Parts: sequence; C-alpha cells; structure tokens
Amino acid sequence: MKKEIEKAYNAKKYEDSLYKKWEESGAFSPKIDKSKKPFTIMMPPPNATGQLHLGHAMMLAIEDIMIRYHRMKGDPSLWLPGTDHAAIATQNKVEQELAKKGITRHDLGREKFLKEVRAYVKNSQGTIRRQIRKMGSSCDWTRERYTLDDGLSKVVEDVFVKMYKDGLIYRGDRIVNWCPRCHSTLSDDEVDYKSENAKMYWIKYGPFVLATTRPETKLGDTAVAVHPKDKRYKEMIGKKYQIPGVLGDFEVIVVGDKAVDPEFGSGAVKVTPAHSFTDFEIAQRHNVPVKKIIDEDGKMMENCGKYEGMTTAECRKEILKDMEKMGLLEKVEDYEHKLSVCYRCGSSIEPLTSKQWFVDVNKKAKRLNNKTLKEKSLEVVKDGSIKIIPSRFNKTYFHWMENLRDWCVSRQIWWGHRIPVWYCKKCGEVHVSGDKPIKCSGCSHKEFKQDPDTLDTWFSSGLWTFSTLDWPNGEDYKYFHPTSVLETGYDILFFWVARMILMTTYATGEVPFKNVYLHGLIRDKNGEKMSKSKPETCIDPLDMIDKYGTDSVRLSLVIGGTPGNDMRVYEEKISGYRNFINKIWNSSRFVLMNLDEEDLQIEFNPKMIKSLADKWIVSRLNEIIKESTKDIEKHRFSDAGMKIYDFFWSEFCNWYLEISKGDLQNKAILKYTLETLLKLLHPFTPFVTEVIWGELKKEKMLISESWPKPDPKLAFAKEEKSMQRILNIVSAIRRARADYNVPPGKQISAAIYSKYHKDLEAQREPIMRLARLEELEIKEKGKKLPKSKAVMLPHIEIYIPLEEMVDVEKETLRLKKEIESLKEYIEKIDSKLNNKGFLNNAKQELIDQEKIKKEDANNNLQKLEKELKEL
RNA sequence: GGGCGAUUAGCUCAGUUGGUUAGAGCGUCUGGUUUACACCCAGAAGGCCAAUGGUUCGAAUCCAUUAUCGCCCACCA
Repeated sequence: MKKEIEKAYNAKKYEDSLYKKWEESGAFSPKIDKSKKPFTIMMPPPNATGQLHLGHAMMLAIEDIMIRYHRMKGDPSLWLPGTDHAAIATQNKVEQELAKKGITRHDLGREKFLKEVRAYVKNSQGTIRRQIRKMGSSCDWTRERYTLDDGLSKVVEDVFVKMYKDGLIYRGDRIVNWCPRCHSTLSDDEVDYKSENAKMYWIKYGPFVLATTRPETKLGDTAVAVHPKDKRYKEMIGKKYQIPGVLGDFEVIVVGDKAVDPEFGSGAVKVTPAHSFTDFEIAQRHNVPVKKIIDEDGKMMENCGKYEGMTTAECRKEILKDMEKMGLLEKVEDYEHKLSVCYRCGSSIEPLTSKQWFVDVNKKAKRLNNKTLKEKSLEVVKDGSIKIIPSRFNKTYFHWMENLRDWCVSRQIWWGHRIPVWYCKKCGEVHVSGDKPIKCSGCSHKEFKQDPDTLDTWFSSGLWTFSTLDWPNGEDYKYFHPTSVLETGYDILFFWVARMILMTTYATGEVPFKNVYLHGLIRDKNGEKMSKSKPETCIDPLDMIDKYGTDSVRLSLVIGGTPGNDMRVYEEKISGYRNFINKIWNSSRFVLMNLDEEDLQIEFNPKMIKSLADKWIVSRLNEIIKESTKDIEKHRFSDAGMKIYDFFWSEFCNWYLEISKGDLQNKAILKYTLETLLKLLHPFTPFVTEVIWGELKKEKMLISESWPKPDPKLAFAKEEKSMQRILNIVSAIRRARADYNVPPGKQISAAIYSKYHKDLEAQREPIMRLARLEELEIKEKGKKLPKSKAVMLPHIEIYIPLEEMVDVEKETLRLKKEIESLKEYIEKIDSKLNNKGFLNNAKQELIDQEKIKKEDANNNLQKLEKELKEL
C-alpha cells in the first residue's frame, strides 16, 4: 500500500511531541565512553531575566547544529544547558517590579527581598526552558545547571579562597566605578559611554587658570598636575600653593606627570584623586592625599560645608553661582564629551574611592608557573591552545587583556554569591573561607559577621565550563573538560569569554575551551539594532516559530551568516525558508507515493545504481556529503546549509525527481538519496526531517542515525559530466521554446547531432519528456533541418524546426549577438594563451583547460557562422 | 586619538588558499492546472565587484591611499 501524507507540512502538529520523544529517548544525554573523544558545548546561560530573543535563537540554532552533527558522527556529545543568576540585571528587574508597588528593597530587607527574587527567577527559568525546547535544542536537561546551585556556589567559594591564599585577591581602598542608582560598584567593562553636550568651565585657580567639566569636584582637589617638561610650569613643580575656593583657601601641591597633555587647555589639570581614575593614578604616583567628597548616594559629603547633602548636579549649579560671585569663573565653553553610564540602568557613573575586593591581574602566582593571570591568559591564545573564530578578534582580545586593570569583584547588591569573608565581631580580623569560622584566629572570639557584599556575576560565570561538571573530582569534569567550542556573540568577548579564560586557566590549569566561535549580532531589516521600541521591525522568534515553524526560523538564522558579522533578519527571509521546509516535505511526499510497503525495506547497495541519472545523483550527493562535512568541521555552517539547500532543490527536486517520473525510475536510489539528504539536513532542520524519517518506517530515530560518509566508490566523474550534457540539452530546448513562445502544451520535434549520440540515445525518454518533444532524432551527424532554430553546445548540434514560428530577422540578430560574445570570449582566452607569462607560470592543468575552452568555443563559432549564412 | 569591519544585481547576502564568460534567494518581467509542492514549475532581464594607484602572466580576491557607513577601545581635564 502506498502512503500519502498531508499536502503541506504542518510544523505545529509535530514539533512539541517530537521534542518530547527525543528527550525521553535519552538521545540528549551522552554516555561517557573513554575509547571515544567527546564533544562538549556549554550553553551560554541566557539571562534568567528575559525572554528568548533572536540572538539566543541564533546561538541555539548554531550550537544545536554542532551537537547534532557530532552526535550523528558518534562522538559522545554533551550540550549542557543552564541559567545564570545575572546579578545586577535580575536585581534591577525585581526592584522595578517592586517600585510599581511603591516598595524598595530596603523596605523588605535582605531576606524577604531575596525571596522575591528567587520566585521571580524560578518563573523566568521555566519560561526560558520552554523556549529553549521550542527551538529544538538537543541539550542534556539531566545535567542542567544554575549558577546558584549548591555545587556551583561551592566552586565559587573554593576558587575565591584559593585565589585569596595565592595572593591574587586582596581588599583595597581604591577608586571604583560606582553606580549611585544600583548602589554598587561596576567593573570597567560594565561602564558604557554616551556622548553628551556639556560645558567646559575655565576657572581661576590661584596662580593657574584651568579647565574642568566638573567644577563641584574642586572641593576634593589636592593637587595640580602639569607635564614635567612644560616650561610654563616647570618651576612650580613640587611647590605648594594656597588656592582660593568657595569654602575658603585650600592647599594643593603641583606635580609633574606625563599623563598631562600640555597642548590641551592651559596645560594644568586640577587633581581630584577620589573621583577620577586618571587623577587617582596621578595621586598614587606622587603620594598625593586622597580627599573623598561624594558619597555612595551621589551626594556631597559632610566635608563640603554648605553643599553637604546636595546631589552633584545641584552642587555644580550652586558652586558655579558662588564662583561667579567671587570672580573665579573666567569663561564657559560648549564641550562635547563622553559621559560614563551604568550598562544596566543608564545612570551616570560616579567614580569614587571605596574599600572593595579586587582580583590582582598583575601578580605572579605559583599555580600559574610563576606567571600573572594576565600573562597566562594571553599565552593560551597566542600559543593556539585556544582558537578564536574569526581570528581577527585575537587582536581585540590581546588589546583588552594587555590593558586590563585589577578587577573589582565585590558588589553591593544582594542578589548573588555572598563574598566568603568573615570579620570577627570583636577584633575585626578577616577570615576568608566558605564556611563561617569556628573561632577567631586573632582573639578566639566566636562571633562573626559575613561581608555583606556579593560577587560580580562574571566571577561565577567565569567558572561556567567546569563548575557545571562537578569539578574537580567528577567523572563528567574529567571526561568532558576542556570543552570543545564556546559559541557566543562577540559583544561578550570581554565580559565573559576573556574572564572564563582567566579564571579557568588559573583554577583548573586547563583552558576552558579549544575554540571560540563568535557569532554576529542580529539586526533588523534596516540594519539597526533590533529593539522592542521599534515593533515594526522587531521580530519575536516565538511568533515566527508559531507562524512558520522552528525549522524555518533556524535556517533563517544560520544561512547567510558568517562568524563575527552582523546579520539582518526579517519576516520575508523566514517565510522563504518555510517554503524550503515545505519543499522537503513535498518531495518526500512524492517519494513516499512512489514507494510501497516492500520498497521501504530496500537497503541501498551500489549494485542498485542503474541509469546515468542514478550515477549522476549518487555521485553529486557524494560530493555534497564531502563538502558539507568539511564546511561544518570548519565552522562554516552557512555554507554547509546553503550547499545542501541548493542540491536538494535544484538537483534532487528539479531534475532527479522529474526524471523519476519516467521510465528510468529507480526506487532504491530515490529512497537512498532522500534518506541521505534527510540525514544531512537533520542538524539544520531537525523537526521536518525527523517526521519524514518516521514516515519512512524507520526503527531508529533520525537523531540517533549516523552521519553519512563520502564513498570513493560512489564518485562517477565521467557520468556526472555526461549527465550534465543531457541537462544542458533540455535547458537549451526549453530556452528555444520560450524564445519563440511555443505554448507549453504544444509538442515539437528536434534533431540532435553529436559524437555522444550513443549516450544520448539511452536518455531519449527523459530528454523528450523534460523538453516536451514529440519526435526526436539522434544521430552522429546530419543535415540541418529546414526552417529550424539551431543551438550549439560543445560537440552537440541541436535543430528545432519551428517552421512559421522562426523569425529570420530575430534569429539573425540573436546569432550575431551570440557570435559577437563568443568572439570576445575567444579573444580573452587567446590573450591568455599567447601570454608567455601565463604559459610559464600557470599550472599545466589550467593551460589545458583553457585550450579545451578555446577549442569548444571555436567549434561553436564555426557552426554559428555557418548557421547564419544558411539562414 | 587607536583598532576592527562593511562597501559585489533594485533589496539581502555568498564568493574558503589569486586562474568560473562573477553566483544565490527575494523582487521584477514572460509563460504555465505536467505522477509531490502556486509555500510550485519553465524561462528571461539585471553587475566598470566604492575610488585611485601598485604587486602579478593573471586581482572582486593580495598591498597602499582615499571616500562613505558601522562597531569596539582610550585617563585629553
């Protein structure tokens, strides 16, 4: 009984249940097999806060392609999913929710607030899990992890303690980026810059006149810096001056520092060490005192006299008024500068000094073979232990790493890993350990207060590749680490990738991953960043899945993209791939209609290859297997997908299936080709291929099938060429018909004269059917048919009698045009072949090729000229 | 200020180590109910590969300069 499936593929009908079937089959969970090399990907944790967006969807599609491919190849393939607590981001989100009810986190208190956050995270985790499944991601849910799981938290504490003991973590009173809104420090990378139109104030400053954009910081000035070689100020270096200020005179010391640009402004800079990174560094170099005047709320401190309690903005207004009164303000200019803002909430950053925990990136450690964290992290990329794709990001990475400053890891927010540090309540002694100490080593007191701060979220995500695998003793860790590929967007190269390298090489002595594949960012139709504020161009992957099916969405996110380059995504693109999915469905439908129950049992073997068309399709397929495999291995997913797509649609559907409608139908090859194509397509479009696989009555699911291997026995180069000639003949006749508007229903006749006449004779049936001929003469040589249109292919003459339809004038024109372009072509080849340089330098193979081209072209030229004469 | 990327058909993009008469999809045009598919089939039109110069027998591809657009980094107060 022949099988008939629905007329169009209905993704919704199959996807969810199929996913469940895969998951329940255990196919997602790899078994440790020490005789095999594993393939591992750690899924970058999507923020526990958000909805799945196209960026995630692309990441999932690319990673799933790799995992499904390796799984089919037989590698124990682990794709570990998980979520991140996303400290600041999550806390902000919950605070926003609370704010709607008029509550702050302080109203609730730490414990109650954390309870709220946990509830929120639990909910969003559920959402993101469902959405990851929607994308068809074949990740191992049995190994799912969350950064705040007990095991992972333990690793975080252990690594912190270890680093402290190795002297790589210290507590220091240093300048940090402070977000007054989040009420927390931020690392250098968590600061964004925004252009802003500001004012430059020139102020009289004792013996100096100098420019500043922040006059209110004058209250914290302790020095004036000049370039050491600046003649104007050279004599003043080292001297102290009394500067008149709005709160009375204050003292500054003049220091010479190369950081000052003598060309800019007046060449003299006021130094506010507590509230500017540059100034802090200058102050450190010259032992200048640090005077903090702005507090953690962004308000002026008690040492600011009448300005105490004002915000910096308020203070600036007032102080300018006062300066003006005192005649200290010389002039005001417009000035554009970069304002630093918090990457999470957009508030402007207040640099200030604060007692915080830092990771020392410039200290040599035994554990790192006496290298620093920075040196080690540079080394593993330089020596190729880690390969970044595309490689141009090496430079970016090196530059960032070389200029990395000590990393402030303490945060004053509540959501996250508590810093494993305990202070003795009596003597204040610092104890660094995961568990609360039993008694103080300094004074034997037994009561302690834990450091109220939490760790930077990137501290824990830096450990992601191994904290998820039960490091250091777990079987999974020993087998699956280092991971094979880290796939993520280039926008988090610094935040995450670099820190994983830094943390993992230190903690485990291994690299976290061997390859880093950086994908580009998704843009909208106009090339702009996609954002919910532009709903016309913003695309929600879930809507698209609902409308076009997951397979279509996956393809549209993979094909056309190259690593590191941004990609535009819009609905028409997705619907285009939906058409392809439907094409897969319908061609399979056709094959199934031609196979009966028994045919489904046929197992392919090369003896079943019969016709020229069979050899051609099998050989071409063999080639596609070879090429797409190579492309996937080299991370060229788009190329692989595109090649399979092209082959499927044009060679398989448009030619082979059409040929199969005639005498040459070969069910075995039809089945073999389709099955192999389903395997090749499966990593890209897992759902539709698996559904069809089921229709083919397979025992094993496609997800667990093995990846096709190219077979040299299935390569038929000669037959490929000879089949190509048939296809060219059919196309030529079709073109002739179209030229003369021959109604498709009308059957015409043709004569073909060629030295290949024997081969052609064997293909008489498909040629006649595909070109819609009622009569066909095939001979080695023959006379031109009267009143016919002539088409010349290499060593093939085709005459199509079109009688009254032949328009002599039109035909003359066409022939002339063709002769002209042929002549140009020959000239071009001639210039190559007459060029001594070419003959001396080019490969012989290439020269021979050119000669053949010329011969063929000449041949055609002669025939066309003859044809023109006889017209 | 430094670094990186993009610039190829009307649109979106391929083009892997230099050698194809420069490709695809969408869109456009002309036809079309043929053993699956109109989410389809057959055919066509459409390109000085941003500009200039160089290397080479040979350049969309390598080098230099320029232009436009975009991104990243940076302590010019």
